[in-house]
Amino acid sequence: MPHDHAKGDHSHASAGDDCPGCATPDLAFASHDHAHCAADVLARAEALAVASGARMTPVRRRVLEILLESHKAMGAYDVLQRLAADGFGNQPPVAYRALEFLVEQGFAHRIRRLNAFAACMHPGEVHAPAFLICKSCDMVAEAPAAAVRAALDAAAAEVGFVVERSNIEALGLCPACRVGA
Amino acid sequence: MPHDHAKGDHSHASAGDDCPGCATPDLAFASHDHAHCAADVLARAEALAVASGARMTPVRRRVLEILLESHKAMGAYDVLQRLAADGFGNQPPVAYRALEFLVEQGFAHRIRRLNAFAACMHPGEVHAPAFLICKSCDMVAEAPAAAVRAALDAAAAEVGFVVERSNIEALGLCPACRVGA
DNA sequence: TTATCTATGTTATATCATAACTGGTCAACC
DNA sequence: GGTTGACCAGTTATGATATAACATAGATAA
Ligand SMILES: [Zn+2]
Ligand SMILES: [Zn+2]
Ligand SMILES: [Zn+2]
Ligand SMILES: [Zn+2]
Repeated sequence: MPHDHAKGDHSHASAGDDCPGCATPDLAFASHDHAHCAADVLARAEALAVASGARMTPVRRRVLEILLESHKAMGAYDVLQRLAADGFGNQPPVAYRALEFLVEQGFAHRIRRLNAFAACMHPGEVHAPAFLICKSCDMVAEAPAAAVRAALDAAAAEVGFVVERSNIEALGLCPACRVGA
Repeated sequence: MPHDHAKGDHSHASAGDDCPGCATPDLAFASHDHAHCAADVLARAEALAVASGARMTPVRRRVLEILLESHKAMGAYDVLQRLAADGFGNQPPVAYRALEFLVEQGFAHRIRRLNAFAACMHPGEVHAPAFLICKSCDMVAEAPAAAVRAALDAAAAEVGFVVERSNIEALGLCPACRVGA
């Protein structure tokens, strides 16, 4: 069981955090202390927002918290429902705007295959993520995809195309589900 | 000007076609005889359908023809409008079903970033395409992405994830637009 | 303070996609 | 020939996702 330290085991809510388990790419699929995982990412995002001057307002923070509740992607309307229950506005733009902000800041990612959004597990780190979407448990992990992105850039360069943004998404079975079924 | 032979230059509507220019990956972005390009792909798709027993009905054929009119991706409703103008049904399922068929047969691809569909330029060939979407001219090219897919599989395997299907899409500038702007 | 900018909330609408049922065609089978 | 069953296209209706446009409130800054 990797990375199963309890909540109080060690506390690090700063941006300089470097607990080995926290950055493990397969953390999403592995059994782990997700409360810690989420709190850590949230704290890092907050710190980054402060540093960059981006305004982490209550709605925006709440949306990020909601996304961080699990390693699954959520549709905007699901997020909206949660927001409404918390007393925030209950019209689509409320959710879409907060999500847009988070994506712009690099605190969340849009998963186009699912028309959904997931919290970024590596805020602040340069990363061209590939998303691994388990079709069985719906969990989404960010795989380090520098090599993938490099291959894509190369394939594009081959025909003179310059890549600006990319979506790399894979649907399949995560380790846990592969064993189970 | 690569691949600019006129329509009558040489005729090859068979599946065994191997005109060098026809399979060039960057054909979409290069100046080329698109009538030939489209006719060739259509003929190859037809042949494959016959071979596999898939039924290329009038609506389905027409949808493929429509997609083949340019190297851009089209939304289902755009396709539908064209179908209706041709006397086919004008309700969404008509377009969506034909598009679904074409995607299943490998005669078209779904571009998730655009919520749109594009004709496959390499029907019958095994290919895990990466889509290069020019944000300036809206053209979409299929880049050979075996290496990209391999890198993705490797990144996934690293965490024990097995990839079944993938979307690899890049937004950027095509060679022509990069020069212009 | 007053101006200005930004964020949130609201109404309304646009855009994308599918469920469920109806009828038509065609070939296999008796 | 008539019946059956498979498949396709057409329709109605609705669901799901996303944004435009405007109104209000809060923060920032002169
Ligand atoms: Zn976690
Ligand atoms: Zn990320
Ligand atoms: Zn062409
Ligand atoms: Zn293709």
